[in-house]
Amino acid sequence: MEAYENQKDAADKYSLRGRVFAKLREDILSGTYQEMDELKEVVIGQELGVSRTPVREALRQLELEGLVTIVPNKGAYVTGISDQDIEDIFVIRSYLEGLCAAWACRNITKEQLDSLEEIVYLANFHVEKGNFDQVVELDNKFHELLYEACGSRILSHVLSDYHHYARRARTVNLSEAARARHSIGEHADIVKAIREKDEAAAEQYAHEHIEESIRRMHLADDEAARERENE
Amino acid sequence: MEAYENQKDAADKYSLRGRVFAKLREDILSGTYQEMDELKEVVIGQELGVSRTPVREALRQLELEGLVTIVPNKGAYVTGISDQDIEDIFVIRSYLEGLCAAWACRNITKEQLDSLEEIVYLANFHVEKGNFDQVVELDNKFHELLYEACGSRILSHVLSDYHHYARRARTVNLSEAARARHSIGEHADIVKAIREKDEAAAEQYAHEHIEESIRRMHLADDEAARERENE
DNA sequence: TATCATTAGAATGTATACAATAATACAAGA
DNA sequence: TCTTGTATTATTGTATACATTCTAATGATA
Repeated sequence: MEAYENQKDAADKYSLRGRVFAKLREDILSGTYQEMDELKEVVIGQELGVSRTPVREALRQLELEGLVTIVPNKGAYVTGISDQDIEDIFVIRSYLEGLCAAWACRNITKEQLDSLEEIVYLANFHVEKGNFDQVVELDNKFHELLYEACGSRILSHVLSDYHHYARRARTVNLSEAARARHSIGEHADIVKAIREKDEAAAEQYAHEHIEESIRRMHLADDEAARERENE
Repeated sequence: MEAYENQKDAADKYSLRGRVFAKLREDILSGTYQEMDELKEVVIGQELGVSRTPVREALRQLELEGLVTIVPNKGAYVTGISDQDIEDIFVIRSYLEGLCAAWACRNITKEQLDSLEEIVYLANFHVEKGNFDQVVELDNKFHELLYEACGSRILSHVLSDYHHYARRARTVNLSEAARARHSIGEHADIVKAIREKDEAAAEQYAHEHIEESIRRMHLADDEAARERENE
C-alpha cells in the first residue's frame, strides 16, 4: 500500500490531470483566480495545451477539496476560502493535532522520532541564518511527519488536507524571526513529550501550538493592517 | 451559493456520474466489494450501462473520499474502511461534535433549534413504537441539522463526511431500545444546552454523546460476538 | 532449468465527437 | 414598454476512438 502511495504521488505529478490539478489549486490558493470566477473547461484546456478530459477530472477533484463548486450543466466556479474558513480550520486543527500527538506517542517509530528531532534542529539553524523559506518548508515537514506518525489513516488524511489549505496563512506566520523561534520551540516541546510517551502532555502542547499559531496569525494581520494605515 | 448547492445535490442524483458514484459508494460501504477488489472502468460501465467517462469521474471522487485507491496506469482498488478507521472516526467526531455544538450556540437560528427539538420529540415517539428505522433516520437528521447550525462551512463539511462513513456502525448502534433511549436523552441534553447558549455544556454533552456511542458500539459488538459463540 | 528479452493483450490516460442542457438575444404580442 | 416565446449559441455531459503504459505469457539463450 505504501508503494502504491508512492507510485501514485509520483505519477500524479506527471500525468496531465495531476498537473492541471496542481496548477489550478495553486492559482486558487494564491489568489490568481477570484472568488466566483468561472472555470471553463475549454479555456483552461487551451491555456495548458490539453484537452477537456484531464481538466474535467481536475475540476472534479478540486470540488471534493472544496476549492471549486460545480453546478451541473452550468459550470465550475472558484469557491476560494474565506478568512473565516481559515480561522475555523485552525481551531479544528488545534483539537486534531492534539489528538494526533497523543496517538503518535503510541505509534511513532524510532526513525520518525529521530526525523522530527532533526527537523527541529535544522529549523533552529535556518531561522538564525534568516532562511525563512527553509523554515516554512521544515515546518511543513514537521507537521506532515507527525500526521504520518499518529498511525491513523483517517486522522492523517484530514490533517493533511487542512494543512494544505492553510498554507498561505502559515507562510506569513513564520516569516518573522521571533514568531518562527517560538514556533520551533513549541515543536521541540511536542517532540520531547512524544519521546517520553506522555500522551497528555503531547496533546496539550500540540493543541497549544496551534492556538499560539492562531494568535501569531492575528498579530501578523494586525501588523499588516497598521502598515496599510501608515502608508 | 445556497441555491447552487441545491441544484448541485439535485442534479448529482440524476447525472450518470452521480448515480455511479452513489452506487459504488453504497457497494463499498455495505461490503459488496471486498477490500483490494479491483474496480475496472469498462466492467463497471457495462454493469451500469454507461460508458467509461462517468465511471472514471466517479472513481476519482471516491478516491478523494478515501474509499478507493487509484494507482496511475494500473487500476482502482477498493480501500474500504477498517474497524480501526471507524473507531478513529468516532474519536475524532467526539471532539468535533463538541466544537460544533459550542459554535451552534452562537449561530443557530430559531427555526433550526425548533427543528432539533421536534426531532428529539419524534424520536422518543418512534422508539416506544419500535420503529427503529425511523429512529436511525431521525438520528441522522439530528446530527446533520446540528452540523448545519454550527455556522461553519468547514466543520459542517468534515462532520458530514464522517457521519456518512460511520453509517453502518450507527445502524447497529440504535437498533435496540435501551441504547436508542439513552442516545435520544443525550440529544435532548445537547439541545437544552444550546437553547440556553451554554457553550461549555453543549460542547461537553456533544463530546460525551459520541463517547457514549462508542461504548454502545462496543457493547453491540460484544453481544454479536457472544451470539456467534453460542451458535 | 533458470533468466531475460520480446511481444501480445488488456487496462488506463487522453483526445475528440456527439448529445443534452442552460443562457442569451431577439422578436412578437399585449 | 414589458412580457413571453423561440431560436441561437455556448457549455457541460457522455460516448467512443486512439495513445500509452503495465502485465504476463512466450520463447530464446546461457
